[in-house]
Amino acid sequence: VPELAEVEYYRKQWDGGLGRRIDAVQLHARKRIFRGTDTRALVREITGSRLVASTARGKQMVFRFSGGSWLGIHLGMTGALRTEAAGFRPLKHDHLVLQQAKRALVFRDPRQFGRVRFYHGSGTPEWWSEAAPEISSSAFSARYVSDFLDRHRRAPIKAVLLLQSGFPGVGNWMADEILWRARIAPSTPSGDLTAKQRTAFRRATRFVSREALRIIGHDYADPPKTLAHPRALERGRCCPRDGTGLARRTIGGRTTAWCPKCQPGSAAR
DNA sequence: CAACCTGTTCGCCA
DNA sequence: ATGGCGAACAGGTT
Repeated sequence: VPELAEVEYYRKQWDGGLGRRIDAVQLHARKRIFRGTDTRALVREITGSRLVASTARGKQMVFRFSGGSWLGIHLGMTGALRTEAAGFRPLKHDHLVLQQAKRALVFRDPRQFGRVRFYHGSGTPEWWSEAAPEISSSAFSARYVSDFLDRHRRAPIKAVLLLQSGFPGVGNWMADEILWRARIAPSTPSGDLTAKQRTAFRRATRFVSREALRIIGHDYADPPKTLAHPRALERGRCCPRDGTGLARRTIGGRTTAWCPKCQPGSAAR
């Protein structure tokens, strides 16, 4: 489910627990979701602490607790956060539950491609501080973007757009939407983009991120009308601009849809 | 029943 | 050392 805007949507699902004490932590330490994480410390430190703040950056979320605890959550492919009534009994895929007096904060992830991290101490955990510059920030400059494209010059632009080290929060449909707006064929080697295309590319990236956050981040149930692809991507759809049937192929390891007419170029291979 | 899936991460190779 | 690619991960949905 998770891309930039959905992540922000899910982060807010725990807002009801802000400022409130965690009475108990329920988790299955052996689950893949906790790989590399000290779950004993997690349980020990978070139990009895208060949830004080949360932030989303790209596809990463962090929940901070009194006493210097940081809980990092990545939703992977099928992760979701929600709130249940107090005393909630976890179901099969509810891997982490924070019990409060008036509610339970639940993390569910059937496929377990997501991840739970934990840090306790002064300062900031490196998995949070080392994140790439956000697309909405001033650090996401024309120079920064262009340098990133050149560093991956041989890889198709679609694959590069999915690299979280450069475009935090961009997922499969956002990537297709961005390339459609910028009129760039997804198979184009990143280093081949002209100066004009780079400008259009960066502009579209910022626009799609902002629109997705503005609309989906606000109410996930209401798909963004200013964005074309979420609906066009469905099988059998046409380009909203010129009606051409969309092409589909796996690029960068993922299903990719594009308009062969307004995104011309090295679409052949 | 078989194919497909909104995402990382690892191993292999250039 | 860095970059690029394909497989693997695990279960639900179509």
